[in-house]
Amino acid sequence: MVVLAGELFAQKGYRATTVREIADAAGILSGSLYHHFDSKESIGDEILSSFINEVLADYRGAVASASSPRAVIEQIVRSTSRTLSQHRAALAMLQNDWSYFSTQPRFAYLPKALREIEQIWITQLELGKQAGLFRADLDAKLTYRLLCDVLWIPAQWRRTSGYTTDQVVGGFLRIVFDGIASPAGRTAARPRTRATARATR
Amino acid sequence: MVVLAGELFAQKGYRATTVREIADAAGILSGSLYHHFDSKESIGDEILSSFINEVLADYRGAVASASSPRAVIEQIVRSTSRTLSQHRAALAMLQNDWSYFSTQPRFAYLPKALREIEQIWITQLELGKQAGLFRADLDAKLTYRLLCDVLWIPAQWRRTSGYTTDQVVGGFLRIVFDGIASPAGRTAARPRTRATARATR
Amino acid sequence: MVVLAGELFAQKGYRATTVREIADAAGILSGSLYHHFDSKESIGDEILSSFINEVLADYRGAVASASSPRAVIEQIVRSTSRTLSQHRAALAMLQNDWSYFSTQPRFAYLPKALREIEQIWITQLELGKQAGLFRADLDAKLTYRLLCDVLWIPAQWRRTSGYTTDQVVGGFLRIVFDGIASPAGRTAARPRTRATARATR
Amino acid sequence: MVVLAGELFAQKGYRATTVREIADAAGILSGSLYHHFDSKESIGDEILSSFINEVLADYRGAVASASSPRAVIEQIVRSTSRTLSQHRAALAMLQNDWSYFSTQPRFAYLPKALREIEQIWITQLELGKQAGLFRADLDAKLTYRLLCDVLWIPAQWRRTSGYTTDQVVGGFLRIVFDGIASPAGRTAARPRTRATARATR
DNA sequence: TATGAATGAGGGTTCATTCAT
DNA sequence: CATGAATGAACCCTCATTCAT
Repeated sequence: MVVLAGELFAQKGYRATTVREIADAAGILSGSLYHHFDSKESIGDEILSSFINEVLADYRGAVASASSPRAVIEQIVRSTSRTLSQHRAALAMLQNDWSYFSTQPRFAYLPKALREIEQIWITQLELGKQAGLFRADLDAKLTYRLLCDVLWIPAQWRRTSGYTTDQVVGGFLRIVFDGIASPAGRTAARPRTRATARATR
Repeated sequence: MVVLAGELFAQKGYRATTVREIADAAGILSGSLYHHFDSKESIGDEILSSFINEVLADYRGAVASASSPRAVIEQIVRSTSRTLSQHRAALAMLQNDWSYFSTQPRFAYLPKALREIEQIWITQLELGKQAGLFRADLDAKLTYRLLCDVLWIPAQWRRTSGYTTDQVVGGFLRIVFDGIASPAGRTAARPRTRATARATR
Repeated sequence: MVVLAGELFAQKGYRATTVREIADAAGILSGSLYHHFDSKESIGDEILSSFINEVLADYRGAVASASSPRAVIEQIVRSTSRTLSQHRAALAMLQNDWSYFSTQPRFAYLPKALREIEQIWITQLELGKQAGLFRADLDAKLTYRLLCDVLWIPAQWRRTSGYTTDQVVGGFLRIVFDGIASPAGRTAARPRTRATARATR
Repeated sequence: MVVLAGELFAQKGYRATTVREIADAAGILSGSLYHHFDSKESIGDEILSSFINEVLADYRGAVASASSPRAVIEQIVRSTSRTLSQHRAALAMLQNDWSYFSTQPRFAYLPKALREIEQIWITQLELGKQAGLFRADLDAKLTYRLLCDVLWIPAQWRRTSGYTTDQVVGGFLRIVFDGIASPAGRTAARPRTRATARATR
């Protein structure tokens, strides 16, 4: 039932999905749903909280176990990716209705969790810079902001099938670590324009 | 008035914003809105169509004028970035209520425009590969998918002010072209797992 | 201006026509209409009252001047027909929105006028029966009810052009006076069924 | 509930009746109506389509079973009259709000049905002329136009009760077949004006 | 548990009318 | 006289939720 609701939420958005549609999908009447759930909100809560808790566990686990900042980030991406693929509905809900959830008291734990996640990224990026693993001119917060949205995408890839999760994750890591420029293109591109040089310093 | 509505749409989402809220913000009654607009939909249309047309113009202009695939992409990012910052509301609307707009007849031009944009990216990435500018193992469609979502983010940066547009754009280009790894970190990262190696080769 | 409004009222119905449509047709804005009229109701009133007064004059004139009941009825039909053709809009309004006008205080004169008209018909039909001009078994009130609605129809004949007013009036008189059966059919039809015989006696 | 709505529609007109009035009459709130119906339109549709289908069946049945044109017309009038008296609300709706229904896509079947009905009348009148049953100078289309409006009236007779259906039907048939003039009155009426003579010959 | 009728607040929208300019 | 922005009440309809059966 939660799964059913989650699929509808993912397809049409949380707010755009009516309890009647959920009940229809379950083969019962809308009123009967309330023998199983207190409210539509509580269904959403069940889906989102179990998801976000797993993600947080992934992040905390990566930080606790991995050796270097780079390893932490790799592990975060890999383990989170597995979690995301198991919670496609939750992810789609967050993406489609974030403006709603982020302002509802009941879902206050979501912005909180995202803040913790951001902090982990920034910390690791900074550590990596200090260790000489990442470019010294990297702006940690900026980089996180640029990357985090990409990180939440893979679960929607069902639409663009033809890629395995491994391919998506691998491609992502390759791009963010090594960039898309070939060795030849990389040197040829220098010296960079002044604006870019300033911006990334 | 359109600006007012756009700001509300951006803040709370298009569907979640009521015409009464727009009217309140404008200091008039809800019925009075219809002296200025045919419908809520037409307000959204005005905001979104003017935005998407400018973006399309940016893309087409970049393709027409630039010399190499790398230059095209750079120009796309730079000019679009300016457009995005002038249409923050439109962008937020697309991100928050895409599941709605993408299914409404009146907004059918949106998916259409996105398809054109995708095609331009893929074409340029492929051309860059053939010219030896981009890594030969780059998967154009995958790369586009990964990047496009990042590309649409900067306009939300109002929330996280402290960065200039130049900084954001520069940072993005630096990452996608050169990656975040330093030359030292780049070699140190190997050997990778077999799955990743396959996916990125 | 009244004419313009009348045409719209006739086409789309009084209630279905908005003051904005009238203003559009007049080439001004809706607010400006109120420099010419107190209200939409007063436009309707002007159209309907002038019409109904002319009709009443026709009826009263026919009663005053004609010799026999048959002549009265013929004159009513003929003169009214001329009046109707000059007030097509008013007639269409009555037909389309009678349920509205008949309950509005401002238009209370309409049901009143119709009652006078009915009384004239019934009186003449009864007089004709007593004089041996009309069938003795004629039910005056029933006959009036059957005929009056037909009487109000011709003005809509613009739609079904191809007939002159004379043709319509002539056809109507021929039918109600002589029926549609030919002399042969008339005798062949007798004896009538018992139900019919009873009903018309 | 449909019956309730139908009565209100008949009394005040379809458009002039609000869903709140229907709900009030049913002793519930307006929103609760939508537990039973999709829309106000669908209530109207249910009332009108069941009516018009029965009428069409009457007409087709009369054509299929009756022997002569006169018998067909008699049967049409008799059977339709029964149908009309069972669908008073539908008839009143058509009369009051025809200008609305005739232009709404959902009710496109109404003009279509009326066209079929007209065709049946015209065909029968023409056949009757050829068979010598009806006057040779009868204009079929004109006659139909004159009669059809009368035909649709009886159902409103609730207002003017005191007549049985049989009386109304019998009276109507007597008039249209034999006219209202007595044999004496028929000859006395001549000579007619030239225009009328031309029109009815 | 399930039903299904009912709630009630709120959604977008219409429209005759007013009035300062 | 005309404008056009604004009114305000009413419109049809939606939907999460309740509750007697």
